Amino acid sequence: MSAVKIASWNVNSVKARLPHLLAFLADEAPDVVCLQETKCPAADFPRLELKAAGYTVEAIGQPAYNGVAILSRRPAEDLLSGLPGDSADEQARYIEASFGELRVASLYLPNGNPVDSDKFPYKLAWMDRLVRHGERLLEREIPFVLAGDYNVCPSDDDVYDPVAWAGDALCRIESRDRFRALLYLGLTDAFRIFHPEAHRYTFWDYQAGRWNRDEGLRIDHLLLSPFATDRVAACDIDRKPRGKERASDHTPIWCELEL
DNA sequence: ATGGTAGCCTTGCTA
Repeated sequence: MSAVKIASWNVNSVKARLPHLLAFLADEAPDVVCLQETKCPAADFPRLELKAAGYTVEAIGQPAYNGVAILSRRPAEDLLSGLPGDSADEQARYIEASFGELRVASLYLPNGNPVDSDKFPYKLAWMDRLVRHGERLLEREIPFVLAGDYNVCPSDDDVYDPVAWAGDALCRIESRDRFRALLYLGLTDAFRIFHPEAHRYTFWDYQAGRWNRDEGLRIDHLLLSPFATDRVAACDIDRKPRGKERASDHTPIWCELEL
């Protein structure tokens, strides 16, 4: 039995955030790190610097937008690139891999704004695909973690100003319904096992001094399968990286599994 | 106060 620390972080460009990412790896020594919004084609990923820090990289990407990766101390196995269910979807938003019996996904769920554009139905369809894929994963009866930027505030407790955000794609009932559908499958929001309190955030907008006012959103989540929930020992949000100069607008969330 | 900031194969788009 050993402890495995899994972190998820929307870095808003892996190249721009490389110094902070290397500091996070050195300070927190996570075993697996799921990154989102790498904004970096796989061929351009800063693998050498991460290898020097002790991590191997599995990444998919595209120029300027999206991009997800999994960093790990041990090599990834049985890689899945892209969320099943729509072979025409070319946005780099989902990667999944195994580490022994543990399976980990790094996902960047579509933002969905503005809600009167085609971006909102794309978000909802993507979530429907994630629910279906979650069902398939559960059939395997293994511990797994679906980690990433879900672009969903599960409840008003996860929003600094629920009234102002009520119509936003991150808070709309259609988005919350589908997030809840993931929970109804049997997945568990790891953060809420340990932290029932309201107004704990993972994202603060760059604008209007949101970080300094602690006006944020909880949109980065670790969803655990039942076998993973049985083994989770801790989960928390690490606010330190958000307070640095040239920070991402998101900060890491992590959990520890006793496997 | 109808703005503000950050990143990018930048002059607009996405968040």
